Amino acid sequence: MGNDHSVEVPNHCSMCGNRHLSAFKNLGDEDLDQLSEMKTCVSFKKGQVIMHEGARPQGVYCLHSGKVKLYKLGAEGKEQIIRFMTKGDLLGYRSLLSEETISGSVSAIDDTYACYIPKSSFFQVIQKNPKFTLNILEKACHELGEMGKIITSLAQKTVRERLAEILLILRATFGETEEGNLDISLTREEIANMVGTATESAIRLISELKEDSLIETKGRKIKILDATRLRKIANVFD
Amino acid sequence: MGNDHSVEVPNHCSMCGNRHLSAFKNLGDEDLDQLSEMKTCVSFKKGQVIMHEGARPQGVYCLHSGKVKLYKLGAEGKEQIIRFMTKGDLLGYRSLLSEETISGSVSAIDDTYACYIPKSSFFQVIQKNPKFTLNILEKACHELGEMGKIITSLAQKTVRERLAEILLILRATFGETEEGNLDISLTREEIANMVGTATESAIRLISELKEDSLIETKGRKIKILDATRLRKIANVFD
DNA sequence: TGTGGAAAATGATAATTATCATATTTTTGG
DNA sequence: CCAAAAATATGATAATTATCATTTTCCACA
Repeated sequence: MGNDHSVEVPNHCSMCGNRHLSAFKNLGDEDLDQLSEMKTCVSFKKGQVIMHEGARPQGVYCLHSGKVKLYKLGAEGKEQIIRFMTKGDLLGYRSLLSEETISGSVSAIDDTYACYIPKSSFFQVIQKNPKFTLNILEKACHELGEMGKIITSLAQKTVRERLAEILLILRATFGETEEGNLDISLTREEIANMVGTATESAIRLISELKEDSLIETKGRKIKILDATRLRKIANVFD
Repeated sequence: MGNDHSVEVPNHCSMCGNRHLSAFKNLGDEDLDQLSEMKTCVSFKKGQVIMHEGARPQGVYCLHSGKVKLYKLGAEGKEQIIRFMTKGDLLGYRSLLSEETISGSVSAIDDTYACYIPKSSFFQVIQKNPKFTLNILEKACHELGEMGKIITSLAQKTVRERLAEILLILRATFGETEEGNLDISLTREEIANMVGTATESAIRLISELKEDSLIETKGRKIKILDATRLRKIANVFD
């Protein structure tokens, strides 16, 4: 087991446990049949680039398992991580629907399985099923709100506040392992690329949080010890 | 003339010169008739708040003329301007579609005329006309891309670079008056609230740009003298 | 058309953050 | 499991940006 894609990703969308998380949640059997016929299962190894900024995708990916990061390259070639995505999330639809090139690259930060749905099938489902379009729209609208929050943080908070905030966001997004560590493994550079700071600054501030016993780290494992105080530092109230 | 709303905003949507700019661009006559019956014309004076962050809107506004800013309040109560909107733009749909509270306040920076479309009519059009939904989705997807760019700028560029960038964006968005000034009047504080910096810092950097003859200012009037060098400072290549 | 209040400009200084250098630890791939 | 490479940690310093104080200018409105 585990060496066959059909184990990792069900062949038929109706069998997919993530369906209710995705934009495909309320499609009828007929639509699901059609989707299942057109989709192909794909896997990406940790570190592999799934989509390239500036390209024109020929389809969308529906993530089945694993974790990916969406990032843009800044002027000096530095990665800015915009968001993470995981099971149930749809990749590439933005570009197809706005008829623009891909606004950011996507790469796997864990081994990742996904279903690839070609452009034509994607648009067929959209045409046939207004509910699907509305699902996507709803997700896009939610994302717009999230990005507004990120913009406000970046513009107004200090690096220290943003770092604390992002540690909390990581926990809310990915949860914890049995040992209590954040269930995502990131390099300090990647953390810096989310926070929007220099890698050294992120490292230094992480060390400070450690000294103050707010967090504990061992290599890339990070454990949040005092979420309350962390929340205070982050200046978040919700 | 000018003292009657019917002069400022046509009574019937089919007569609206901005229709082709908006998400209503390819609606049929029947839909337009229905919309026209349900919409009401509203006007906002400069400075007036149109929507409040955290509220639940009961409809959407389609801007007919004037300019508005969308902003969020940060932890210290400081405004962060997320974007500007002008004729043809739809306000409030994000909240209705994601069933969340409004993610940011909107206020008029010029006298503004708009059509108000109640929630129920909005959803009726959505239900009846998949093309309309797709139009909105397309706009939302475009906006997601723009916000990704903003995030990357805020995270990676210096204040000086961002200021230069925003002056160029303002020109691209609002154009110039006959005298060559940016066709939008903003306080230094508002500029700072876009750039994501302290008001004094924005003022200081504007003064520097003046000294270097990149721009010229007289009160709130700003004229771009050397867009090429400004673009170089902003680190933009597209 | 003068005037009071707001906005803009500017200086001085403090705080934050970036950069560069180097040592140490961790991770990765054979 | 080990060695090389990559990542992390930390110090020293420079650059950027924020903050506070004060003066000058602008502008809305009586």
